[in-house]
Amino acid sequence: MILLFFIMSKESQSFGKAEHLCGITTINTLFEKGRSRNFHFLRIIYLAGDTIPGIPPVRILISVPKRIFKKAVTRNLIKRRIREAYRRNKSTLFNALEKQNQRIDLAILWTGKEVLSYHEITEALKEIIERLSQQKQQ
RNA sequence: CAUGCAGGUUGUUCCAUCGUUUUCUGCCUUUGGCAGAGAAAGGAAAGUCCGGGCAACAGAGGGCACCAUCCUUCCUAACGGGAAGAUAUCUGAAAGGGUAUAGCAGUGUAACAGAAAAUAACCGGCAGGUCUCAGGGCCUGCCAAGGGUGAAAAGGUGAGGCAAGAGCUCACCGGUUCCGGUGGUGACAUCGGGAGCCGUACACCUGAUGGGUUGAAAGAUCAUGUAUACCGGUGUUUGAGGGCGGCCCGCCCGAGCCGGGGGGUAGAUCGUUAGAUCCUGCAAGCAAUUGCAGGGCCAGAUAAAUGAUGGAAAACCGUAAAAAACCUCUCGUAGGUGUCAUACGGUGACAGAACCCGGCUUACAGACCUGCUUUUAUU
RNA sequence: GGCCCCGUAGUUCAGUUGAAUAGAACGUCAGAUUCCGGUUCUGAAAGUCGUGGGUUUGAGUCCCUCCGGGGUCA
Repeated sequence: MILLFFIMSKESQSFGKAEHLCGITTINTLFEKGRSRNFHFLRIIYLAGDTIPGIPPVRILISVPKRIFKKAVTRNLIKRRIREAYRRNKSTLFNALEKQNQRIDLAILWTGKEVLSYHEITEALKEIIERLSQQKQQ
């Protein structure tokens, strides 16, 4: 049943509730123990581990700070663009992790000062996913 | 047509691809998944400035504080909100718009300037006395008519009166206040009569009305988990502490309480979307609003969904060249005004539910409707 | 989501029962002292009191609106 779920998730671009990172304890452990890395206008924090049955291989959290964008509308817009870019390009990371039999918790934080278009965010996220999957293979 | 002013309505649509949350039905078969059908942010969801619902806790009672409101009548669950008015004042050419308005019994304050900021004598005017070098000086008293000031100066004008003056007296005018009539539900307006009653502003104050406190992280249920080891202070009828806003009296409970230090949990469900509800019609009312009838069910997320990308349509704005029409003259393949269509480019604002309603305030590209104004200019 | 507090020279603060010149310290600048710098002394500049209205003769102070910053809740 789990295997079937994995096969389906390879093809589909869905992004359901199970792939969101929820709960105060898990988020706290991620921020305490995870390793961070900066990209142009993004900052990621990740924590890898072995596969746990029933939990998908990647769980992510997207955060856009209130200090940079005062208005809720712009924060929502950026979060939606990041989520969309991740949803479209996550399959490579999934495949790489399944080969290694590992899973990862990931937080994507926004550090840029301006609102960027969907295409720019997509390029950046592709680069991040590429690097992460290569690192896992090594 | 243009120009403003007031009030109201609205706040893009469609397609493709890939997705999110949730309700119902069916199937697989149960931590769930799949299929089908349906629903999915605003006029301000914002600020949190008021009011209410709802919930918990508290309520023997009394006094004093404290806070809010303040022209009238009405609307409303309620309001500091709204509607229709009243008076005064500022502003605009006008339609209109802004602001203020409970009471004066008492008390206080009014810098600088000015004689004086309120039981006014500095200059000044007058009377009497006295001295004199005959210009006047000094002393005593009376006087608010004139005086650079100031935000504000002791009602205004005229006459009488007086030593000189003064509401000191009278006439008219303005205001205050009392009595009566008329109109109005009322604020008030208006008419008649009386009282010489006559500075302004603010604050305290006085009066009336309202306010128990805390807010959904309220609160309820279930699950998980644990230890008050030790130290200090204070207390058990000589009464600590508590009775979730302050003080005092009073009443009730009554053996722990406070500080340091230490240990555990930090998950889920309900609350949580059917209501002062929405739409349509009719009726009452100047209006805010209310009543009746019929129909509808309309987001419920929780590290927080309601979308992302691409394309098209209509709308608006700008530019371009050409043409119809009109106007002007130095009548020329001249200049200007300019509607519709075309091409290109641009714009689509303000802004994201977090228990729910009623307002207020603030932000906002535009579009539409109704009523009214007209100084100047055109027809 | 709710509830509170604060915005005054470049910086840290006074001034908050309305009265006109908004003050202090540090810093800055100029001069003196020194061969030069520091220390020290003398002097000066620097504020639309967060924004916009209102009350008042007069507002940093009182009232309202908006803007910015901070705190708190179990």
